[in-house]
Amino acid sequence: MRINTVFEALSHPVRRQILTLLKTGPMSAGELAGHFDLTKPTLSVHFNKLRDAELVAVERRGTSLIYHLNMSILEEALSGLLGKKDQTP
Amino acid sequence: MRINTVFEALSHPVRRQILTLLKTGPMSAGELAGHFDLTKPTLSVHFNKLRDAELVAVERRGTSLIYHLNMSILEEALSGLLGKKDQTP
DNA sequence: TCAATAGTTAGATAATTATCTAATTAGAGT
DNA sequence: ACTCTAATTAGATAATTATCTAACTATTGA
Repeated sequence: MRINTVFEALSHPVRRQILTLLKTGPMSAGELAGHFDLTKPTLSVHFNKLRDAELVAVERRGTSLIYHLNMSILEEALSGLLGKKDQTP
Repeated sequence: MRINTVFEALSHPVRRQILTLLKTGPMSAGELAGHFDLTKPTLSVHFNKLRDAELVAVERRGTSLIYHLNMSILEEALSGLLGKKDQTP
């Protein structure tokens, strides 16, 4: 887990809202994009950053890409910061 | 609590390490700066962002400024993201 | 195989963030 | 008042990040 990548991913409001949306269940890229006033390519970049951080996982179903939330990375990163372990990057 | 400001503050490795250093106890600006290969003005900017986010509090002692960690904001922000409440900015 | 749909990748530009040097403010001691 | 030390603010520049349009890839179904 690259702690730096995780917190960098969490720093953008759109990306945090994507995670919030995914808390209700998996969702396709297009469906997620529909919640924002941004173009699909822009959202695609955000998806990539979340995927790099392993905060989400992707699965293809037909022509759609379904994004799943990966809660555990979130918890790992946060407990790392709160806990005793040194988190120097 | 401005959730956006908090996560923005947490996004930079230097700022996260400042928080980690403060976990061992309060520390002056100069003492903190000694841990990094950056100029004092640069560190000062980082301190400001942490203070804006209320992740640290400052207290003056003589000519020194002593920084204290404010753990509770950290926990608030993180539980906000993990929990049920909508965190739309 | 052609067309339609879903999504991504490439490349350019605008906006934001990090960093430095130089100058300034604030307090303590002489 | 003067000087020293600690730290900040201002202003400029470099580096990074976000966003868009245009073009491309992949899958499905007629």
